[in-house]
Amino acid sequence: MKGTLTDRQRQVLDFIYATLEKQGVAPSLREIQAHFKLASPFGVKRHLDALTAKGALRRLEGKARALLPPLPSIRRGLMTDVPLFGTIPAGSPSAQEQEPDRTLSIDTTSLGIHPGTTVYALQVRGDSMIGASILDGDVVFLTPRPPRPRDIVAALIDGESTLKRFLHRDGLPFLRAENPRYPDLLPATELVIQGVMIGLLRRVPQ
Amino acid sequence: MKGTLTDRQRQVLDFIYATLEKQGVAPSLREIQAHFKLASPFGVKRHLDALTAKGALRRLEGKARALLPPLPSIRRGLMTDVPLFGTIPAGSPSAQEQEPDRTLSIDTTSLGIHPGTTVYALQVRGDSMIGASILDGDVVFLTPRPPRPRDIVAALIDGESTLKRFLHRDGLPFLRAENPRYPDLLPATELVIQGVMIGLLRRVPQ
DNA sequence: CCCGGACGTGTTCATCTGTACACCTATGAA
DNA sequence: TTCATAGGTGTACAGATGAACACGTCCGGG
Repeated sequence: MKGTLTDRQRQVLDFIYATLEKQGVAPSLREIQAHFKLASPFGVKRHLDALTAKGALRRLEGKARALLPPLPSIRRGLMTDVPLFGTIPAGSPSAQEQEPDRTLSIDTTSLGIHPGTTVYALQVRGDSMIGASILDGDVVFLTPRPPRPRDIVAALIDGESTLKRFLHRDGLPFLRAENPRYPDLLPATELVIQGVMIGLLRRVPQ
Repeated sequence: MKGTLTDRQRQVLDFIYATLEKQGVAPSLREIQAHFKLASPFGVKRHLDALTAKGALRRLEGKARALLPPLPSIRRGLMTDVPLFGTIPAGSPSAQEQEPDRTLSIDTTSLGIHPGTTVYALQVRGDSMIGASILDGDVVFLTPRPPRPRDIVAALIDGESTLKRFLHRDGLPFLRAENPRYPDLLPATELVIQGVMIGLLRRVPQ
């Protein structure tokens, strides 16, 4: 089988990629050996041979530390790097952070934006937008632009940040949660829209 | 000076990054030596020493091919390319296509997978999974692996493809929509799981 | 003129690293 | 039982690789 790795093979593969991500260089056979407390580098070699045969890994023969992901065959579109800021409560509002936790990369076509568009991402906490199919833990993509009614926005309302639907009533803007258990938010002093939601990314825990 | 590289040093640095991009692994001293037609690896070493001293390069001492960009400011993670196939009905099942419509690129960390993992994407049609916060038009990421109970799966049931939750009853697997208006699906002849959902991407129409 | 920095040559050495072989254990299918 | 597969041990070897030293050239500044 091509796609079916054994438990041990998956552990080895995970370690290789973890090392690649963490220190930028693939581990040598003996580093893998040490990590799994094996007594011989040969055991490692056979795992690598198996992984290569199954197409889960690519090697540059004879070269040191030349363990790579298998060849991406398709041409990649234009990419954008989206800074992911901490969490934004979809429940009650809270203060906004400044430093991105990490960066997320995705091609512009899939996000439905033009290259150069400013995009940032926030992770949702709480269930107040569940009626819009936005769950706790989801990452929402936002772009700073003036909101239109019914847009979902990240708003700074009275100094606190929150994710809600942007609506008008009697000519006045207000924010509504997509969950009947949360009340409408009427800005007491000011309503600053930080961004309009343009997309969403969800990871299902494995 | 820290930031001012000599011509030669810049050439070496460019070659290192070019090699990194092209084959995924940094060159060894002797590969650099060969590229510049030098007669000794020692000349290369002094260039690397100079580059390191000037902060233009980072090395993991003693390790082979451990030439890295200086402490990454916004280092893009490892990318994966996901083929996006046509639509999959979350309502009634339909036949499965073969050719990908387009390819979607995203970094592996954000998807929560390791590079090399087989992933494909399908676009959802219908509202039968709305209880799992999956909407019409959403793109779901799937990986082929044996499903566990309560996984959301793309299944080939009696020759038709559909997205449903995978469950067991009396030891027998069956599929359930996350929408009370749809009945459970009990496989008449065979139940082939094409993939398990690992993530979701939504584009909000602008 | 002398000096230091950048750059290059030949050579040697100690590790690092991948590869190979012979042999062992456990498990599951035929 | 036999066989294949996955996984492991211990040892050995060869080539890849980084590091080091002594000795050059060229060039610009004091």
